[in-house]
Amino acid sequence: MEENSTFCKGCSCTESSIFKTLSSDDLDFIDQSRINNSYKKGDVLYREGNRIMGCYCVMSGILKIYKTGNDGKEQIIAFARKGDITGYRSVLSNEPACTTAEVIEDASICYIPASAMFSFVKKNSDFALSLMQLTCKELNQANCFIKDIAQKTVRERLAEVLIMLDDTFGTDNDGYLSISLTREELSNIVGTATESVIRLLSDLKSDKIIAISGKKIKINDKKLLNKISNSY
Amino acid sequence: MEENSTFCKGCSCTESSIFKTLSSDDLDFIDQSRINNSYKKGDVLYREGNRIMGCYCVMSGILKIYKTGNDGKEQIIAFARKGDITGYRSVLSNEPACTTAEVIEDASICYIPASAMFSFVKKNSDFALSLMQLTCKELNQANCFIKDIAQKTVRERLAEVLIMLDDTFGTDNDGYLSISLTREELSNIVGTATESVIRLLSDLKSDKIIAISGKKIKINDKKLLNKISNSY
DNA sequence: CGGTATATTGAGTGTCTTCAATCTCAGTGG
DNA sequence: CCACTGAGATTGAAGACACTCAATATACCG
Repeated sequence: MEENSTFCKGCSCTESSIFKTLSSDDLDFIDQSRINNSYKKGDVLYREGNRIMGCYCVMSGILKIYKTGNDGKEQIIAFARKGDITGYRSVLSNEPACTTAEVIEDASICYIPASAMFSFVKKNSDFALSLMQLTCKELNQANCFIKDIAQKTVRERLAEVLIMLDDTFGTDNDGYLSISLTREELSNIVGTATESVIRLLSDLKSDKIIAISGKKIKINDKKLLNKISNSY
Repeated sequence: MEENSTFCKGCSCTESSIFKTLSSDDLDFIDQSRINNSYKKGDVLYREGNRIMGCYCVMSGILKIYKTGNDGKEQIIAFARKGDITGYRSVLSNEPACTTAEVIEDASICYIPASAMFSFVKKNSDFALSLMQLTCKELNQANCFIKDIAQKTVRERLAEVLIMLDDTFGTDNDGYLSISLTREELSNIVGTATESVIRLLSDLKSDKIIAISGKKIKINDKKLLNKISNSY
């Protein structure tokens, strides 16, 4: 990752993450306590129910954050990408992880011990406030999702998810969504059966609203997709 | 409310709420800045999208916290009762309210200005931490709910909600759930049509798992209900 | 004692799920 | 180079679950 310095101070994650409120000294402190590791697709950072002693800052790559249902079906709650922090909920509350974090695109991730997090919260109220605001933002997103999943049809939710993926991860040179998900993973975000996702994608394709090339999806008519998602 | 002092220090809410980490001086400060008001069923404390300049601490009564869907249908996200704080998310993030808070049982509620909240966060890291943990707890609950609503049947969710209502609000002398909700409100928690709730309640009644007397519901066999909810 | 809000019931329908079979494709080893 | 293998994608058929619409009943409020 050439663009990232080997120190937090120069790391591009620092500016975009909650750590932007930290002082130079604090960043030095993280540098001394953090551990950077590489992860491959399929690697699990932490699993629902397990205790973790620190949180993770993503430098590159993508994680899916999910809860597992009774029957083993995953429900994807969120993604984490460059600059995102995950695992902090369990650290702050000193509780077992309530989600599983799994790598879906090879990643470089810094581990930051709980002690450092607590130390910053204690001595830097701006940091505490940013962290709180981050949690509040996620809480709001979760609440929106509850409303959508409860009130919208699968078709509407799929459209919404496609737009979200476009907004969050962007597209490659050919206009295809940068993030690569299996149909099953898509269904685990939308909250439906894999076959339903396939059929609905196929419908959207027939209507020329999206294009599909193998696993890759391209949004042709975002405006129409947005209309289908019934957002406001 | 005889059991509550006219001061925060003696208020029974203080011990059970996040304010328990505040010093005696801080509590005096709240006393000077807070405003206590009475509200009637149907009153709206704040509405989704509106700006609020403070948060609310419930001394008595019950609020429903909900988001409104495109078609006007409410999705109830949470309830607030004695000792609960609401509105703090918008205050901390300085954003418009993302939910509506409406009284469903006559309430006595203290308004606490944003300035006081910020002041405490700044000077009391324990308070900041409690607030963070509260948010994290709500976030976890929201994520659980997302998984449930995405993966469980309406029947399972209804059973789960009934158990939640029992756990949260308890029962009256005859064993009926203390909280009184319309069928529509129930459906707005479960995330389904009102008629579905009615039919499923009727089924549960036939199976003797619950009893219904007008609007009141009594849980006869909580163990079985728990089994139906498919929780783990 | 109206009048309105809420609750209930029935019928019909559509969305979505489930199950099973088939297909595609990338990776592997002979 | 090609068959083999397994994971993922696709399609079809059948049926369950839940929703909508409409009519009616009941309860609650002033």
